[in-house]
Amino acid sequence: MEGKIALKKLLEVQEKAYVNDTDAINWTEEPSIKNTLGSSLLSLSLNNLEPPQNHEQQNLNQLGLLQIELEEVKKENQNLRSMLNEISEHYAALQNQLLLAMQQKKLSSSPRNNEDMQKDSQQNNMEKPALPSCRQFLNTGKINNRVILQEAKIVEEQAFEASCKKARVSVRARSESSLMGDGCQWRKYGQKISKGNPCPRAYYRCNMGTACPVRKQVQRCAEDESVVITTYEGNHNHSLPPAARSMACTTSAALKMFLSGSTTSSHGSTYSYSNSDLFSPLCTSTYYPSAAPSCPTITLDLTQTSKNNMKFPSAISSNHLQPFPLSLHGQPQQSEGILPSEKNLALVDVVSAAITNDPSLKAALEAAVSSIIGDSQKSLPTL
DNA sequence: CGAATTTGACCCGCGC
DNA sequence: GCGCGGGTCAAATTCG
Repeated sequence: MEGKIALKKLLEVQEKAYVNDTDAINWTEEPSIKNTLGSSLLSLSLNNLEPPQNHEQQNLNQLGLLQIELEEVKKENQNLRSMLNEISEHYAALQNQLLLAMQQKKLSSSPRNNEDMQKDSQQNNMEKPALPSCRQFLNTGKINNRVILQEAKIVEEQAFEASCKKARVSVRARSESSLMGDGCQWRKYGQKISKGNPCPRAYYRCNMGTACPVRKQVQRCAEDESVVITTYEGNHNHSLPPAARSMACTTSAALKMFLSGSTTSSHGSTYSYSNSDLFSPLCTSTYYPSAAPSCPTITLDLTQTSKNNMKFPSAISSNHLQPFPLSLHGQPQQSEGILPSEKNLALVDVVSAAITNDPSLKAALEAAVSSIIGDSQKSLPTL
């Protein structure tokens, strides 16, 4: 028992180090671990009725095991950190490409006609030196791109902040428990039986911060009662624990991608957007009719994994527009969908590529796993 | 006894 | 204008 507590403590510290992105902890000098280890070993020896000469041997064995375990956790921690850095870099690069493409698209579809554009370019040519050097050309291109990127980012952030106040993120997951373990403290303030679903819908309010505006609705799916639909609304106005942060990160990223896509391609009650494939193969992003039709809702479907037994996505639907489909290696490519050869890729490659290419998918998986594992194993390290 | 949950009443927006 | 349905409030109840 005490040994378990010691191990739990180790994992907590490891998680803390991982989340805070601090430098590697000197494990042997961590006083809380030392104390817990010491007390657990002492407790083990006190509770044991075997002769004293075996106690030391057992303690040494125990210590050795713990040290080995510690090294493994440490290695895993380092691997995860480097993986996270890599993923973040890929994500930033992809986001830049997407923003650039969006900006270009916006410019090309601006009300100004081609004549004006030609006039402008002629004027620019008159003002500029006739034949700029290659370096000059590259530099101006760089500057223009930077300015475009900054403008696009500002526009996107403003739109995101405005839309976030109303937009919702819905997570569908298979769970025995009606509550997803998302790490936040929620206070139930209502329950209703909605039309078309015999299962009641529960309303929760975030109870962690003072007057935190975040709310969530939890309801079991009418078609499949093993599926829990959790809908989040609003942004937290306080710091979050690691477990909650992963979910918040997921929903925020999903929303951001959704909003950036939906601004260009939403029509009627059906939302089709360019980034649906970012969540595949394990998550689909679909529009489900919600109680408030004016509020855009994105749904992360985490039930596909178990439903399809991790087969290659049926999730990539032809209903979803995919102007910038991602290849499995994270490079944008022009294609009409998934090529047949890609379908033949090994499942492991597909899954690992998807996880590598998309940090939000990683976070979504993390949240889904933690919800499945539940409270009983909260001491496990995060993905 | 305080905190959390339940539950019926009420409010409000939307469609007809 | 009216009814319907989703969302919220707050008193009552339950739980630790």
